[in-house]
Order: sequence, then C-alpha cells, then structure tokens
Amino acid sequence: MKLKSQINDVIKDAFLKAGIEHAPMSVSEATKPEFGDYQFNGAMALSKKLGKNPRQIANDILDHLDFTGLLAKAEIAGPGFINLWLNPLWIAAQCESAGQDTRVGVERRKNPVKVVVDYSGPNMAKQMHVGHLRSSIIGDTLANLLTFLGDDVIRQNHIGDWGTQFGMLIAYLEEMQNDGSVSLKDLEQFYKDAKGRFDADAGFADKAREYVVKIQSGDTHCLGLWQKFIDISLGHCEEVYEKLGVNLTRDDVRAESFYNDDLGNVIEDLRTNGTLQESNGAQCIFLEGNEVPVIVQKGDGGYLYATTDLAALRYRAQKLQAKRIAYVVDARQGGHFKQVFRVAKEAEFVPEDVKLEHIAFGTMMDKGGKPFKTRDGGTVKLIDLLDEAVVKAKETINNKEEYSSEQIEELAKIIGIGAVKYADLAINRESNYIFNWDKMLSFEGNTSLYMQYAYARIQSIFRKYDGQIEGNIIIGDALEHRLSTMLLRFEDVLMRTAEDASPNQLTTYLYELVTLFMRFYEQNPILKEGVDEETKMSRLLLADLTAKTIKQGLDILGIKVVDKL
RNA sequence: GCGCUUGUGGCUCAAUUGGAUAGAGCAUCAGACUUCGGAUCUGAGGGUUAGAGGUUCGAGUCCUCUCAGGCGUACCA
Repeated sequence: MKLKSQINDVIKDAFLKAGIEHAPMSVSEATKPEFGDYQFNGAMALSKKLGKNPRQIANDILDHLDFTGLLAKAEIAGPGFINLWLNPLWIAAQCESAGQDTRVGVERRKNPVKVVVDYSGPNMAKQMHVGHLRSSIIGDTLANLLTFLGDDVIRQNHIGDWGTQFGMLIAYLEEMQNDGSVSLKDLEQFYKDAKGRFDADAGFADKAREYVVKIQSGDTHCLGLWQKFIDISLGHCEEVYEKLGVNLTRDDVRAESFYNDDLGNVIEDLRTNGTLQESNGAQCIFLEGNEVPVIVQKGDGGYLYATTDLAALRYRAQKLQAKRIAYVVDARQGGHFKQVFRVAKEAEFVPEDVKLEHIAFGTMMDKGGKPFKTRDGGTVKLIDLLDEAVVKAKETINNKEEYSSEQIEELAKIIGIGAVKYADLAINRESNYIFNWDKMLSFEGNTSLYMQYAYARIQSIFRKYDGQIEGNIIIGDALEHRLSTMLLRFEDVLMRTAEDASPNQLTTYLYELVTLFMRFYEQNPILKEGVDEETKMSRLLLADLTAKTIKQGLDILGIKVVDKL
C-alpha cells in the first residue's frame, strides 16, 4: 500500500477545506517515536507565501484534519511541525490484509513503464572478473524490483564480442583445434597463450590481423570460429550467473556485434541531423562546453564504442520503445554517457521524453582501500570469488552434524552468495566499496545473515506452532505499533528504491524492520505460557507478515532465505 | 590545466532529497527471568559533518572559496 500518499491525501483535503490552494509538500516519516509516525513540515515553507506565521497555518490545517480514518491524533510542535499519529485499528486492519496478499500488500503499477536495464556486459575475450560483480548484481536487483512493481522490463546484456583482439583469439583457436587440443576452460590462460603466440611469431601475428579484416568482411570460416569462441565464452558467463543467481539468459544478450550493420547508418544520420565534423581525419561531434569531442569514426574508418552505444540507444528507444533506459555501469564512464546521451537526444535518435540514466557505481576496494586484486596483483576472477564465498560460508554454519553434506553445500551457497550480494547492495552505490569477508559473513549488523537468521527464527516459531492462525492483529504496545507501521511502509520504500535505483534504501529498510522485529520478539512472547489466545494470534500474524516481507525484499535483491540455519 | 566525484565518532556505513537534539553496526565497557533459536536483546562512552564564508525561519544536504583523496580527459571499451 502507498501509505505516504494516503496520508498526503488527508493533508491535501485539510488544505482545501482550510481554503489554502497551494499544493502542499509531502509528509515524511517522523524522525523520532515521540514525534509520532509521520510529520508534515510544509507549514514553515508556506509561511512566506501566505504571509502568515507557520504555527497559524498549522493550526488551520489541524482544524480541518479528518480523524475518522487513518489518523488518530495530530499535534503542532516547534515552529510549525505537524506530528501525526496513525490509528492503530486502521494499521492493524491494513496489516491483516497485507498478510493475506501474495504481494504483501504491494500494488502493481497502474501505468507500467517500458524500461531497458543494461547491465553486466562482460567482455567475451576474457573471464568475468570482480569488475563485473557490481554491475551484475545492482542491475539485476533493479530489473527484479521494476518487474515486481509491474513495469515492462527488458534486460539487456551488452556483451563485448567485437574488436581487434578477436582476430588473435580465433586464429589461436583454429590452431588449437587443428592440434586437437582445444582448451577454453580457462579463458584467461587462453588469452595469455594467444598473446604469447602473437608476440613471438610474426607469421601468427599477420594471420591474426588478417582474421580481423576477414571477420569484419563476413568471411564464413572466420565467423564460424568466432561464433564458436563466443558460445564457449558466454557459457562461462552463464555459469557465473547461475552461481550468482543473476537472471540473465541468452535471450537478453544484445552483443556489440548486434549493432554492426547499423553503424554506418549512425554516421550517415549524424551527418544529416547531427553536427558531425571531421577533425584530424576522424568523424567527431563537438558538444558545447566540452573540451573533447565525441569521436564516432576513426581516421581509418573504424567505429568506436560511442558509435555502438548510439546505435544501441536508438534501437532501444525506437525498436524496443523503451521510455526509460538505465545503464548500470562503472562511475568512471560518467563522462562518456553524458556525452552519448546528449548526442542521442540532439540527433533525435531518442525522443525527448525518454529518460536516459547512467546508474553509476564506485569501485570495489580491498580492506586497505586499494583496488581489489589477487596477491600477485592480477584481477580476481569472479568465479573464484564466488567459490571462496561458499567455502567461507561453510565455516560459519553451526551444528554441521544435523545436516547432510549436500545440505551443507546448499546452505553454504545461499549464505555465501547472499552475503556477497547483500554487502554490495547495502551501501550507497556511488561510493567506492570496501570488500571485507569477515564483515559480510557476520551475523551481526546490517548483513544478509542477520536477515536470514531473523527469517529462520520466525519459521521456527511456526514449526513449533502447528495450529490454525485465526484472529486479528491487535496493536498492544508502542513496539507493535512501530513494527506494524514499518510493515506498511514496504511499498513506499520499493517505489523510492526504484526511482533512485538505490538498492541500499531497501536494505536499510529491511535492517530496520528486522531490528524492530527482534526487539518485539524479545519483549513480547508469542508461544510462551500465559499468553492468551487472542494475543498469540495477533503476534503470530505480525510475525508472519514480517517473514513474508523479509522474504519478498530479499527476493528482489536476489537473495534466498531458508527455514532453518 | 580543465571536468566529474568524494570527505560524517577509532573503523565500515546511514540520514526520507532543506527540517526538530546528525543515526546504526563493528570495536570498547557494563548488563539481561537457566533462552518461544543467546547466531539475540538492553544500556554507556565516543561528533565543531575536512576548513572558511554565504543563502533562510532552519544547512551534513544548496552557492562560493580553500585543503585533501579518487577518477576522467581525441581516434581502447
């Protein structure tokens, strides 16, 4: 439910009745429990416009507030804050219906948006490394979230499958094939070996260069080899996606090469409806206020990634009809996207009303604040990182005797992968992020394990109680009041998270929810002796809705829960 | 040089987009009916939000300058 907008409606109504025309600003959550559940701060802002003192305005609104529905009480405080208390009976009823809803009370969007989420984008020449982690999981979360809210989401994996290095790679692949010793298990090694051949053998180097030209001119033999190479490499990526629980399939792949045939058209169209200029032999667009131009065609006739991105933007806006296009890409490419977006709009490749966004994120650092590398300074392969996460997770599992080795393996995967994802999603995506195994695999603090633990704890209550749950939620104390209000905020949080593409807003919410639940759980016994039936039912219903909300929230983040830890 | 970006307790991060006394978690210290899962909960100490000005009823948040770090900066992606 859209709690905030419902409260806003009540405020707006009071404004109209008070004869104030200005559209009031929105309420916000109270900063402290003493200040109620929500607060309205608009009276101060309106004071100048209306030429009245803010407390007077607040009074006028208060006089016309409707207390027959969701509001129970309102007070004016300080210079003109209006503190609002929700009606416990109303909250309880809303929680009851949310508990019965498969979407925990979250409505499906009435006006869905067609949105492209571009993420992951690995390079086919190499193995996926830690640099792809953030894009893959932030992008996947965004796509999951928008899908859940009801948008029409098109996932796009813009893989790098084109460029000069492929000449070298397929020439080497052909050589290995002839030897009968194709080994593409380790792409990194394959690349190194090919590079070794390239540097050592002039004949091989010539062949590699010749193959580049051949692929580009559509030579079937070379294209066949290239396709084979891409298939295998993509297979490696899919293995990573599977482990990571990222919802990308082959259908989502729109590789760089997909746009090849359109690149010439892009240049031509830029010439006619853009401001293409030749400079030092290259085709450029000089944007006002920018020192460096956007180069779309090299002096030798070759195209660049700006060209491909323009073709992709046009495809997404015109063919796919997307109204929002989000690129989940490293913050360092901010300048590039700023330019490309501007060119795309100015050349009318993308209509004015289409929202183009660069969902930028910071770099992954080690404990010492340096870019994340292996001990010998190489890049860390993503698959190795994930395997390590599972191994480390295994060490945290208590009561290993209770489980079979398969169960431990399964559990470790859920815990380990969840920890890696949650740690990443829980921080502001734009800042650099410090990767720390101990912290992410801890049961304490804002971690996935703490959430999974809370979920399992609730499930254990329901294992113990096997009767029917029939009854109503009765809000009996301040803690239950806060917990249930928090539960009703879920949709508001999801909306804002989607708007800003900032998963950490969702993790912060889940953490606060779980913290509240833990306190509630310590303080308010559910199944203990002496708890009357009515209270028991009420608390079971609250626990149930909490568990469902945790599960749904983690599901959007791509993190699994288990009934038993 | 120019551009973008970051700076919040010892450490890692929040702060509802300009609102009340800047909040959490680690770590530290002190506690909790022999536990509905103690992998939890309660409490304490710890801050001039890098610094200086400005805008206004009100600034961690907006503007200007300074300091410090990171990144980008014409034919790689």
